[in-house]
Amino acid sequence: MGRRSKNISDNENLREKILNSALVLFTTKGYFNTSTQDIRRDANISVGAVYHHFSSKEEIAKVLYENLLEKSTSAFQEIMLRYDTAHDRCRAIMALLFELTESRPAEMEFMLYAKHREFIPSATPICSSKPLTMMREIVQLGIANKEIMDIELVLVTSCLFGGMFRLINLRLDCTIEGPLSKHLDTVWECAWRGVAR
Amino acid sequence: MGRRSKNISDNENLREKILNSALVLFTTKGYFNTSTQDIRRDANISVGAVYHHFSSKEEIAKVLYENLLEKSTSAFQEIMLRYDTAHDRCRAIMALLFELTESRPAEMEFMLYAKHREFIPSATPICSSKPLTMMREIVQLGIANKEIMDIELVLVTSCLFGGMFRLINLRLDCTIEGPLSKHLDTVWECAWRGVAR
DNA sequence: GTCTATATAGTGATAGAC
DNA sequence: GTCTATCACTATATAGAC
Repeated sequence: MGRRSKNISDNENLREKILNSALVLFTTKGYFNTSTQDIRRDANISVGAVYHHFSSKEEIAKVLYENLLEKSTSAFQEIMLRYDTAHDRCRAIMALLFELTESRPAEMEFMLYAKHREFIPSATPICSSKPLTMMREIVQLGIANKEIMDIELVLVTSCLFGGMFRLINLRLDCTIEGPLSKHLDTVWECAWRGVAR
Repeated sequence: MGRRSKNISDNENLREKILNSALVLFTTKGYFNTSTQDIRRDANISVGAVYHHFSSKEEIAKVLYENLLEKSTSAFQEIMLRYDTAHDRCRAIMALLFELTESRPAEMEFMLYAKHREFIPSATPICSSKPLTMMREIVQLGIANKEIMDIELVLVTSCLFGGMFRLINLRLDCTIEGPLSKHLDTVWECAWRGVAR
């Protein structure tokens, strides 16, 4: 059993290792500039091992993307439970995404700014993904609540979170130097002031 | 002279035709999913003709990108001259970009949302391009003017234009149906309220 | 399950006729 | 200046040994 669990663990580790190498390479060089050879080399394994765990390069990207969407969905659901006003929920989302931008930049880059449709034909566009849908739902509750101005949902959600997405983009580009969390209060106030009732 | 000017005109047209085909294909399928064959086929010419006008596929993308940045720079400069407050200038920029999103969606998509660094290694990242720099300059003048809150430049610019960029993105994705211009007033007011002094 | 070696296909770009 | 034909290369993915 010792050996068995070790093997299982190794397999899990290898799978994760491949996903990790792929994530870093996809975000730094881009999906199409990354060959399976590059991934293999970075993970210190052979092509055969890669194709044992994944059926194709595309599948690696797909699993990566789906995992990230799921993780975000869970995090957002937790926020939904912990807070009960649109104000607090939206602010918590902004805080979370700013923090993840610092702690897991590659994941944020790949989830938010990769052009998934170009290499995962079957992928849901990020705009209609679960996490983004949840954000709109939270805003909708805020409108029903009279917390937020009664403007068309997509519009007001974009106004509220547009600055945040832009800043995450700039931070990942290194146009902004320090951690975004430092600016959370300022950015939140600008955003909220724009849409609050 | 009739023939000469006709030839010159034809050449110009051919060059433009290649650029146009490339632009549409790059935005719909992506740069890497578009082969020179695809461009050739779409423009109804031969590979030889393409390589007579451009040294490589990369150069086509580069010329395309540079042309778009130049066009935007000129348009922004005109706005600088026509208006004299940050409020009016920024609003005019938003109006212009919303309008261009409807009239020239492929150009907007390629200029704003293509991952240029992945296929044009020499390209300036869009964030430090001339048009984006001008936007920050306009906001800076507005801060000096006491029109806009005195917050770190990149932050306040992102808050002001973040919603706009997000909406353009959603519109190009077809997440939003109607023309954005219809919502200019609403969006502008949310954005301005957030950063105005 | 992991390896090496290889098949196959498609790419960007060039050569040379017209 | 535009064409056709073709080169040289790299990529993904597979086969089969261990």
